[in-house]
Amino acid sequence: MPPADAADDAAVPSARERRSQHKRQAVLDGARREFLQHGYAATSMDRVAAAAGVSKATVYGHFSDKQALFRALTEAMVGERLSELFGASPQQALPAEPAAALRELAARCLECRHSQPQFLDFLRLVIAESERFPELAKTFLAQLERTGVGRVTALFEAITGAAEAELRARVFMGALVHLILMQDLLHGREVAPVDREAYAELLVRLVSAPPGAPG
Amino acid sequence: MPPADAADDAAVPSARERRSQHKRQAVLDGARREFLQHGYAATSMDRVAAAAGVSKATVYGHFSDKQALFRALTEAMVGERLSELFGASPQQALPAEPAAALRELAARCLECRHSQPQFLDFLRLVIAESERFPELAKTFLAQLERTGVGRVTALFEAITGAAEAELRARVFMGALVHLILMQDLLHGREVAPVDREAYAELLVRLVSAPPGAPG
DNA sequence: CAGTTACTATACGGTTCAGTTCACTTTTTT
DNA sequence: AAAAAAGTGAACTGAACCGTATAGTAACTG
Repeated sequence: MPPADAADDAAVPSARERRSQHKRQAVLDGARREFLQHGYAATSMDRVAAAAGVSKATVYGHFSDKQALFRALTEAMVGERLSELFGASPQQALPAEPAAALRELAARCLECRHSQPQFLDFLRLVIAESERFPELAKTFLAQLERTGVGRVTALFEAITGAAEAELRARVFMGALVHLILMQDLLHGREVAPVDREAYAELLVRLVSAPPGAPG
Repeated sequence: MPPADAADDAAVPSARERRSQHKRQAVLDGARREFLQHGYAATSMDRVAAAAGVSKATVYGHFSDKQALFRALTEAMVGERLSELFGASPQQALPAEPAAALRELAARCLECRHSQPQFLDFLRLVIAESERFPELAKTFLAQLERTGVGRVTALFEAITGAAEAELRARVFMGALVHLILMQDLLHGREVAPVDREAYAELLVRLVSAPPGAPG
């Protein structure tokens, strides 16, 4: 094996490489602001460079074109946004008791407009560009399946048994996501405000009902 | 009252006026195709004119600018799309029995990708442009409240009593809209397919449960 | 038929945008 | 100190876009 000649990839960050990566991150940060605010088509590369505090040549030095920048940005964000909302949260774990965990999850989700304001803009971007960038939508959904539906399904298995756990998880998550989508993304609070606590409480109760006969 | 002098608005369509309205409708149809497919920013007025089979001057003769055309188009579509899905459907009314009406409504909603393919593109457009055109989002929601939540609330009042009828209606509609959004708009069928019939059946059962004590 | 109206085709002005080029500076490596 | 890498700023190209204008055509009206 070579000693330390061409192995300049991960071992020693190499002060020059560090600077380069720093600039690259600045570009991504600027792109995030612009893309989240204006969408793909209405975002110009000049404004991305300006928002990043970087020359346009630098932008194109790191990313071949607008699509490549957009893909790199969104791929990185899929993981961040979703794991901060549903994933193994590093700050505070969910309660051990499944029903309490459900309630906590619902509460976190319904106030994501305060705790994760970027998530809403990102969700809008994923939906808006789901035809132009279908692989972004699929990656988003795949990650949502793992970090969201998967975890919640496990909770329902603990509550009502394995039978309909996955479907119940989908109903639960669906009702939550739909509410923040309508209320926070589509300005529904100004049209038909909804009591979020009552909504969450009823949802948890309905979806945790024992698997009795159809009523 | 004047005989038929300046009253050329609705009484006699006035062959010339008919032609003009025909062109206006052609512009709207072309604009619909382009806006639904590419979104607001990525749609050009030249392509709208081409898609409408109309000169660009005609487009600007009927609509002052791009925003006015977009607003006129979307305002018209809010009513069409939603009333065809939830409203007093002229083709076939819902079953009289409330629970059966719920099931029928769920079935219609879950196959809207076949019966109302334009609805999905319209939904994406509303979400995508909810910051640039917030009044479109609000109009959409207001109409959804009337034609959707209102009707379903009445059904739940008949099933479980008036107590939580509105919230139940929101959970019901939310779980439905969320599913078509994820599965049909975000290409979720190719990532994690869901048994729609089982989903609808479980959802109706959960959300129709009697208002017992919390479990 | 003469006048009016709506439309067409085309082109234009001014702006914006994606992406490139180039001369120059700063930082790192050798 | 010399060489190499990365970044800067500004200009530039070619194309697209919005909205307007012009000149001319088809249809309706009195």
